[in-house]
Amino acid sequence: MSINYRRLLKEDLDKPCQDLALYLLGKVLVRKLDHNTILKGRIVETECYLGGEDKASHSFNGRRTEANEPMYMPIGTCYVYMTYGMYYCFNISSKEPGAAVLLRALEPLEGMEVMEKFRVQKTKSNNTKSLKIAKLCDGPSKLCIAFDIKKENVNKINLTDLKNDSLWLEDDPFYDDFKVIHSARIGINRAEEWNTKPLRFYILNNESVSKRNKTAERQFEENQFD
DNA sequence: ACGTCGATTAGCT
DNA sequence: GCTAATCGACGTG
Repeated sequence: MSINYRRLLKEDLDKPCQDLALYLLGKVLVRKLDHNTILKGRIVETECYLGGEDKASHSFNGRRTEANEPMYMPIGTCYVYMTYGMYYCFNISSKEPGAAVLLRALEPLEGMEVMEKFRVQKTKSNNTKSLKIAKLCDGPSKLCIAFDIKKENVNKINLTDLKNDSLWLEDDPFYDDFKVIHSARIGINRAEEWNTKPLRFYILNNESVSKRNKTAERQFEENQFD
């Protein structure tokens, strides 16, 4: 059983979107299920959705609907939405109205047997190859599946702040020695020039990152010599 | 390692 | 009616 660190409070998250996305790297997402089952995963990859000019954001051009309302709510509000008809993504609202941070990948820390159970249930064909632990939450919808964020639970999580009793964030003061890669976002099919902006952040050499950007990593290494 | 494709549903992104 | 901030399966090299 791992140590319980300090829970993050609203004041810890009181930052503009890009600062929040960087701050969240290395922090721990904690989920409490029935029977007191605890799941923990370290946040290793985040993305910013800024609203305003950002065409990839659900809140582009100030668009405000019932669905994207959490993006306009106070810092630390959970925004869960369905994508491609069958998957969910989990976001945390940041300081600016209409902006949020998408959690894209976690490094599993606790409750991996349970995460694997949820992941295996979700895959239809009965392939017997077991999932590597590092790959249990290596994508925005995979982490939702592994953390049991699904249709029946979305209403218990969406719109809530992270002070609720089934989902919260913890600090990990001893995990501070890591390098961060800035890269373009993943899976954006519009937003043209915004596709190239470095709005995705991930921990270098972490096996649970969903997709490496080798060009960005090369540029990072070159800048190390400055 | 990398590209392509089909699945599936709510909101209008 | 159409789209989507994805995933896993399958094919190719």
